[in-house]
Amino acid sequence: MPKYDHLTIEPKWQAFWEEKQSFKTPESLSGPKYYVLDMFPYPSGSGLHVGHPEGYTATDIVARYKRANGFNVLHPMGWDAFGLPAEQFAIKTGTHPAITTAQNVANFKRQLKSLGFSYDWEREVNTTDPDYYKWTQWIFLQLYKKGLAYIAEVPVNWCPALGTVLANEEVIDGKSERGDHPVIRQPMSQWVLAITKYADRLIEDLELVDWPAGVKKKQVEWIGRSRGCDIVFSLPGRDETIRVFTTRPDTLFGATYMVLAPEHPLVDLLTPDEHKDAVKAYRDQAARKSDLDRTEKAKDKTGVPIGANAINPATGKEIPIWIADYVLMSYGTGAIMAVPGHDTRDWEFADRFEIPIVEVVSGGDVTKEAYIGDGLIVNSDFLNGLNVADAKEKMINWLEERGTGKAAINYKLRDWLFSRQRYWGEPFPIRFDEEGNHHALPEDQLPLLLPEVEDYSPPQGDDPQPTLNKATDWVNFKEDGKSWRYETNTMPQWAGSCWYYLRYIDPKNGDKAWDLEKEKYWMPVDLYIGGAEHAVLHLLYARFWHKVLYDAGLVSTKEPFTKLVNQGLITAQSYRGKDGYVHADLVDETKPGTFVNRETGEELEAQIEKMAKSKGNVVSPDVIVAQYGADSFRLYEMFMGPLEQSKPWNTQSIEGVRRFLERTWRLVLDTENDNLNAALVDGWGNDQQLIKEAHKTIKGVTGDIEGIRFNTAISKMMVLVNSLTKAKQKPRDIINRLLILLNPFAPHICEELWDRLGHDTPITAETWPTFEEELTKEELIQMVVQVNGKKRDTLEMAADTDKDSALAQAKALDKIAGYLDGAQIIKEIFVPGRLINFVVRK
RNA sequence: GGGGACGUAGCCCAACGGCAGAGGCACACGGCUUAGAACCGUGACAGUGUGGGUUCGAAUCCCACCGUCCCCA
Repeated sequence: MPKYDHLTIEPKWQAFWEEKQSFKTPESLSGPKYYVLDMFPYPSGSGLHVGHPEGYTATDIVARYKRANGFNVLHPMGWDAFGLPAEQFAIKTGTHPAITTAQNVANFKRQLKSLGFSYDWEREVNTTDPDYYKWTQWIFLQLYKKGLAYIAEVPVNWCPALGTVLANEEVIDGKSERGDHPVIRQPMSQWVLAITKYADRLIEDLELVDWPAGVKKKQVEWIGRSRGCDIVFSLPGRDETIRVFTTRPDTLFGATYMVLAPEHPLVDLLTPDEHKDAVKAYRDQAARKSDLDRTEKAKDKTGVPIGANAINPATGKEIPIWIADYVLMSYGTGAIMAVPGHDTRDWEFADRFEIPIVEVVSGGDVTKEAYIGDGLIVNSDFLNGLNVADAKEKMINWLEERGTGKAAINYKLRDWLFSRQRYWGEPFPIRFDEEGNHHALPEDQLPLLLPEVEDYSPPQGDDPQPTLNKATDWVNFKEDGKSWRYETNTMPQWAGSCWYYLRYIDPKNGDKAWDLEKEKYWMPVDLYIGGAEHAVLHLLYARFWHKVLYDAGLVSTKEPFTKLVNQGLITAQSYRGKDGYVHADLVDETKPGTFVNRETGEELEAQIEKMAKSKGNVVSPDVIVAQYGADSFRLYEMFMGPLEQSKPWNTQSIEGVRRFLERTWRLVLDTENDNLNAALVDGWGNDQQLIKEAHKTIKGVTGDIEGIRFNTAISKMMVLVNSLTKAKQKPRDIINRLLILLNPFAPHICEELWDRLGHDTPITAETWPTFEEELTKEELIQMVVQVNGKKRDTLEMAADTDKDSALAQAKALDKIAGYLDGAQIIKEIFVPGRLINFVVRK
């Protein structure tokens, strides 16, 4: 094997690592530890694309680096395998989702293994495995017992034409994805988790973690905590009242109407007969819209008056009550006081329906648009002359004294709707008695297995029903002479991913979800890498469960993930013609920048986009690994640019890193005859410059890995390899160290060369090299000498030259002296090792 | 519609506020070669999207605009 042949080397070392269990997690629970985690994938039918391994390569580099630095490393992988695609495939073909899932997992695993990742596969988890979801059910019971899981009537996407409940992904613009039938929102009994009880802690504890500022911000905004006031509006001639939440109690005098959500329970009661038809028609119409259509997308506000009034507690006047779909039942109390002068949506509504608009904060022109800003309060009796902030306080006090309102905090975050009407999810460990009361399933009956069904689509009929209702033999059972019924909703896909990082710690424990001692050692996750698309939901849900477990004494840390990094998207050029996307394989570049469809000759528009099957721009790692090898692939993905940044894939550029590996290969081996390179010499050699460069490289690469700057780390190793290529003598002590540095990035070739160099133990067992600080510094440096910020000369001097001496030397330079002659020096700037700048005035 | 990230050479990207260049792709030339490939060597190419501001000094900090991508969906 004279030449670098990845097809031989890579499988050889993968088999070696597997046989030797090189990456088995140490059992020891003492000494420094490092837990480095990937967001585990959903094993789809189409396999990995080159975007997946970007994050996995990054974590693998860190894992291998930390092992070499003496850490006990936990670096696991698993499968988030419940989910819609397998179920939809099952509905179409009748194949059990477990079978599809097993096939997809096998394919993903093959692909991951082909890339040489150092996962401890003994710790693999699969959320669909009963041994795993047993504990997902168990954690649900912990929430249930603490009163954090409750049943509520919540609307589902109900498609009468299909007679089935649809997932959000199956609804597009209010129509079913299949068949394009109308979808309405119909209430159904469902489990809800009380995440809002943790809202404040989910905000506050973000201070404890090292996460991208953008992710923290998104979480805070998602939780949407706002301070304001609950106000009670009384109804003339009735005992009932309407409670609203507002962040602007200062504008109460300007509230000229009220709006209830169409679903609001008081609507039926308050609507007089002559308005009932109009109200019913409007409610039916609103049920067909998603929340998004009702709020964000709505251009024209709609609504109808219900024919009843409420009393504004500030003015004492009656104001009309409307229903309108821009008010959601799920936010606040499902009712608002409308202040058209100072709220944009209220203004648009009032403008359209000719409802009076009253200015109560000065500074704008409320006849033209709502004025949101600060200003002095007007037309508001005892608030007049105050600014907005003071008026808020005074109004809250006034309302509290009169018992018609109080300060309140509201969240945009809703409690977590935890039921799905699907087959392929965790069954709830809940049973109902004959009276319909729910009870926890005894823990010794876990796991509650998914029953077999004949087909996997939800039952069709006149009412929404979960799929498991079809499993009638399973649903109803007798125990101790009583009739029972299992819960037939299943849990959402988020459930399994809320705690998988804990199961990795103790994945085979049959008695407990995890051992507390092991948890204490390994937690928290030190580094968590995954896509930015999980910035809110997955991370928020997992943090919520973690806090519940923390309160129960089951985990030892408040937060699960100490440092979070989002890898950037790997994008690729896609091509679009008048009939849609054309697969990249069918496109020719006839001249630079001109792309044509090879078959039709049509000129195509090229753009760089996220990879997607539908866009025909997906690149599979299988092809790249076969052609260039896993090492080149890993190296290229890291060399493309900063990890967090999105970067365009360009297969041609892999050539560069491949050549780098081939040059590294030739440092060690003679490609003509398979002997070691004759230029190899023992020790460090006698080229002082080269020795210095080696020390600098060790320092630089180490710092770059610590800072997750893999692209510049690779560049530094390329520099060293280029120097070694030029050097007449190739010192083994330098090459050995180079290989250890390169090993986390390109482990197969390093293991092979290490072996060829005659080492008895594998490079994966080696210790990270150290460097001498003294040898990383240059003795002589080039100083730039500027006058008024313009470079006028350079000056070579010892690196440790002090300011006075350096300035004196600079002034003595002929060119500089010319500029200083007859001028007044206002300022002398000395940047050690960099430059000198004289600021002068003539 | 809202939010975020990013605009540096033909392309991907480097550059604690201090001489715009680490590395790579592509390109050109030279060496090696019967020739080509591979390999080795050499070198040409930008003043940092635009306009302001702060500073002795701005690719870097601030403001506005333009463009691209991503997220909310």
